[in-house]
Amino acid sequence: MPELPDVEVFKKYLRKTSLNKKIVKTEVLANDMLGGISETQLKRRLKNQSFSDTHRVGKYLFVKCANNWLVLHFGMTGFLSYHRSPEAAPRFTRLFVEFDNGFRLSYSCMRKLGIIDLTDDLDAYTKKKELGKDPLDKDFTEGYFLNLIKGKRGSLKSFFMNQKYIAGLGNIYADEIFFHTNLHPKDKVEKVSEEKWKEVYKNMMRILDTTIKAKAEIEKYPKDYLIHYRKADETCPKCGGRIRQIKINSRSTYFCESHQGSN
DNA sequence: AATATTGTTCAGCA
DNA sequence: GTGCTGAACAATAT
Repeated sequence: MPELPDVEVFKKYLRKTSLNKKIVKTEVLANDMLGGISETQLKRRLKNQSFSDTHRVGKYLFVKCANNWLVLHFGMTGFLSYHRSPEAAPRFTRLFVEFDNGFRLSYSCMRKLGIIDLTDDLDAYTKKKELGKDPLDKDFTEGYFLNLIKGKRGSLKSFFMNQKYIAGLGNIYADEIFFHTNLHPKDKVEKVSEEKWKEVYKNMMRILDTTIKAKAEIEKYPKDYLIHYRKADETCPKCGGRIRQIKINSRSTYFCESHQGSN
């Protein structure tokens, strides 16, 4: 479920398993997932190098390799696996690198909606992708957030889903924020009070912190999280109201019709 | 068999 | 220029 917390967990996993090991082999198993880079270029840049650092902006994971960054985006179904035998590779592995200890780091992505790419300029890359600031960036302060909202219009949901404003939130976590802040996802950005925005900021930060600490494992999330109730006609764990499903920007959106207002 | 699915991008329209 | 909608991408699960 690769939104910000998931990718943050992938990043930590990669750091723990795959840094500073010599890469002896690279295979791309889905050429159509490559961004601007060719398969031969990618292989050449990784060969005999090792991963030395990681960075994450929103849902993008960057892995430093000599003077380049391997770029991984996970689409809706991507994840990483570090494993010993080739047989242990996940289904739908689209890329793997093999280290000199015989282990492999595999990138699996069932629906091939992710991206495999390479860049030598991280800032230029995020700029080209029009990524806004990541909420875990130290500069993403309450003041920065309040300023970001100024002049914006449209529904809360659209605003939070737009990666050029806030990088990393997606369908699931946007809904979760509204659920805990008692806001209707269709409420207009320009109609929310400053007090309420401060509450949104605090909830956003708390939800990201909580879910990352839970290693983005949904079963470990608090019982009163909406994510456990993403089905129409469920009962709200906070107030006993009814969970409703609607479409916003053609994405399924869940909310409690009683404590999140009726818009 | 029809419908749904965590993301991104783009065309068309208001 | 801004914002909304639906479609497309691909491969499953229910």
